[in-house]
Amino acid sequence: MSDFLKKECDLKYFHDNKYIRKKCKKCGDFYWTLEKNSELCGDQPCVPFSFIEKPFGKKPLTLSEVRESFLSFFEKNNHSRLCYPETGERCPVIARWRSDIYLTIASIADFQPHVTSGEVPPPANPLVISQPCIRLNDLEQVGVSGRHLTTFEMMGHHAFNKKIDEIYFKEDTVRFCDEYFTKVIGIPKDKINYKEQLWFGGGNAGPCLEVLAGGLEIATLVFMNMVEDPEGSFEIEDSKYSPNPLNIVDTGYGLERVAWCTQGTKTVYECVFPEMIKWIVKNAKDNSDMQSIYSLADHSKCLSFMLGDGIVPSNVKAGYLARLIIRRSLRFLEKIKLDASLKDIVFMQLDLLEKDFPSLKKRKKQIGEILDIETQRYHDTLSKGKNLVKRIISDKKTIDKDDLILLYDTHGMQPEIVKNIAKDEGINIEIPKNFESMVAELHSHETDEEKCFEEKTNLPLSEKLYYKDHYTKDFNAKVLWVNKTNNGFEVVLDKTAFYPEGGGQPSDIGFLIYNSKKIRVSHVKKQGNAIVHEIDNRLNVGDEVFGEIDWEHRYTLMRHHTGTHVVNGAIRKLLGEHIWQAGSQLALEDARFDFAHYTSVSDDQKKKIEVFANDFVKKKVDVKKLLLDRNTAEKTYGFRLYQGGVPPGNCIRVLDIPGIDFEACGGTHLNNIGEIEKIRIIKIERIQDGINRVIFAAGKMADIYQKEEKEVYQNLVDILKPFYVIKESINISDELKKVADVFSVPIDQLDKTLKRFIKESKIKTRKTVKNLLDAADDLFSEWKKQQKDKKKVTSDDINGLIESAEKINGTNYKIITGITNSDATIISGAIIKNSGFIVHIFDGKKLVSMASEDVDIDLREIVPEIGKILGGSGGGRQRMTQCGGPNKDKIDSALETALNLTKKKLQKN
RNA sequence: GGGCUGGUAGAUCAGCUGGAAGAUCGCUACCUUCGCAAGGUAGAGGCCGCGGGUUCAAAUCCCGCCCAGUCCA
Repeated sequence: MSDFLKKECDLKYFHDNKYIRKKCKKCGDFYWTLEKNSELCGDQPCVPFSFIEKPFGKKPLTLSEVRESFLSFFEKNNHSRLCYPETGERCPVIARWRSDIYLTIASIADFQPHVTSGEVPPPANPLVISQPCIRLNDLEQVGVSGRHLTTFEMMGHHAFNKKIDEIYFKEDTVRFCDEYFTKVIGIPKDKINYKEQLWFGGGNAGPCLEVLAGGLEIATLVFMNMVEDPEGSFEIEDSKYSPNPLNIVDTGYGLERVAWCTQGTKTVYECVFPEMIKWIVKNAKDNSDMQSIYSLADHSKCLSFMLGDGIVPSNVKAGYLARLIIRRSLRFLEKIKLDASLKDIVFMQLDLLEKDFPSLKKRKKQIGEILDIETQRYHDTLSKGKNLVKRIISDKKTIDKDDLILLYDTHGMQPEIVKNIAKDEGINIEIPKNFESMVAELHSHETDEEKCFEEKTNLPLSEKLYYKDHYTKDFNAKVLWVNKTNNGFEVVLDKTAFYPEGGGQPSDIGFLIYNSKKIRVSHVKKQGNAIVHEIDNRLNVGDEVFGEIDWEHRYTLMRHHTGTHVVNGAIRKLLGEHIWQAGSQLALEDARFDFAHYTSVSDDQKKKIEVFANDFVKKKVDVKKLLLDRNTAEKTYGFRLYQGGVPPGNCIRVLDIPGIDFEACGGTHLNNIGEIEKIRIIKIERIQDGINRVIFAAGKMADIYQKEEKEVYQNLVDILKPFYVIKESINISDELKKVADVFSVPIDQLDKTLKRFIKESKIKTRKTVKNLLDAADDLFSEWKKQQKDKKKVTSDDINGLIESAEKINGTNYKIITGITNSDATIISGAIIKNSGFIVHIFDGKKLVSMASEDVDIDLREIVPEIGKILGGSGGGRQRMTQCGGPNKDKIDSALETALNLTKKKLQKN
């Protein structure tokens, strides 16, 4: 391997400039240096930092100054800056254009995977960027090590060479780097070493040079020139690589590190967040804990980017990472006793960042709301957990490691917090050293996701008529390929208007007509890039067919699909720019659309969304269906394009409904949103923390839905008719929902529930009420009254029974057997408050037996026998038993048996 | 996406090895006081989240669903 690096890194530039190649005495790596006598590579831990309080450079530079110096230096050297809508000269910190990572972790990440794979040309070549990145892998080092940050900017100049080095490769990269550091920043040439390393990741590999100054790695110059290849001859960590003609210059300059070595502050934090740290130190009641102060300064910047770029906290995906940082920040806030909210601090960060990153502050309102909600939720969790900890302590007098794991995993209580609460209770607990691995162990049995491999097929491709004109209803085509399956046949045509299932849009159905014979197309799917029609009769290769899609079916789906984009626009208009699609699925009768939002959506908001959506529809806006190359699309629309997911390839279909919504979308759509006719929001539900689902129907389906709803409503009115005269109905769906809330059942169970409540409340009169809701409210309170009445027992009932008591010979005990209309347990309970009673009372449902406290009897010994007579069994406690069974007609015999058995029992004693 | 937990009075929760729905705080009235705090007495307030199953009997056991919380990727 060292031979490989020696060859790869043996640059003319080094020789021309009198660099010599040496081997580090400590780590054994090779490096290029101007210092003849040097023995160490210049990286940590081989050497300590030497720039602290003795900075390099012409003068101390701020972050903005370093950024601008870098961008303009490379711009002067023919590199292009990038510019996107919204974020400007950078990409968002949430990697919207990628499905393999959540956060942008490097400048090259902006161009993966499409550009680095060669599929998409680079947006400019060569180019320069300063990309804010978030890395959470060394989270516990942040604020502690003095150099770790969650959020940093990676400056990069990138060149993408299709044929080895037609733009530039190793020589020029090192020359640019050296010139930038020595001439622009002013680091002495002899203080910079270049260390040879091997780089690999994400299916690529290549040599790299680490640029070291003062013990700090200030840049890494990566030369990606190999690709993973099972046949390759070069092996790194069990993977094989072979040379790749696509040679990519991937450089990463640590903006904060460059600034730091020109300032020479004690830690990188003083250089990166000077104002923030000063403010926190001044305002914290406990300003001795610098690590927490550094962390808070760092985390608040991280949150500014995360939330400013549109992440919504959640228990899943990127949202979880945001919550993780929020929770950590709140803990730091508590630790240093800072009398400010996290919102205040993030708002200060937004102000500080506004000049360089103006887009972040545009979402200030939502960021504030999110932080308020999350702070509140954290405190709720904490106080609930506190009660739980106290309870465990009062139960067990200690907290063992299982409790700690339960408290953390299930209730979100950090072990340190538990320890503090326990300390207040006078209990000392140990946190196991391997706590984290214990939690990890708990999750280790989870099933791994099964990777689904895309079938590789060599099926012929078809011309997609449904894209040529989304309204193509029929067409002539030739059969190219046929396959027999268990249920029928599969065919591929030379061209087709049948849309294959995909992107949340179900497949088309219809017919293929051959020789005036109609062959049903039941489903159409994509197999690789081919479009396969599933049909129920045989066709042969070469057959000429006439295809006819079920237009009713397709048109409904188109209305729902275009409607989805309109609803998306309506939701964003009402709730804010952070609204982001999290999935969608169309169906014939309705469509659903999931979106990220930090609270649940109220009924009021739901109504407004429906109004907004229908206002849009009324505007009859033309729908633009564009086919753009990736770079143009991103430059024009920004990353909001990728709401519905990231499409493959360089050509992107964009659906632009001007002023309402735009999105990359491969579905079939209406030409004008007026064709939707109307949109009815059926419901909006919270399907997950941070994600809501809207279900709606468009056009004719909205009518059908409305009709069905009316039927449900009418059915309920009919059920209530004998008891309630309902005068009016204003908003049927609203009333149905509220009525369902009254009885806390889903709407489709309302009929059954109303019948039950009517039966149980035994209403006798007929009332006139305003609307269905009033009827429901009245019914419910009648029912409640009835329930209460059941429990009320008149003294007459009791006295009557007491009078019928029979004295047991030879004792002072009195026995009662009888039947009541009230609740037997309540009657019996009232009677046995007097001393010396044994009762057996039946109330139509159950036979209750009880004895006063002074009666020495165990009723459990006789109750099964009584129950047996009724065809069942019984049991209970010593002086309180119940029994029953299906044979209610044998109650007299059961009561008699009870009487006799009780007598026998007591007389014997 | 996966795991775990919870849903009982206005609030915090107990009860959950099936057998009369409870505690504490809060609330209302009265007593005590010049008044308040405090104390005393009495009382109101529960579809035990929803639906189904097992059982003579379900808040409790089993199966769905809904809602909330939490951890992990």
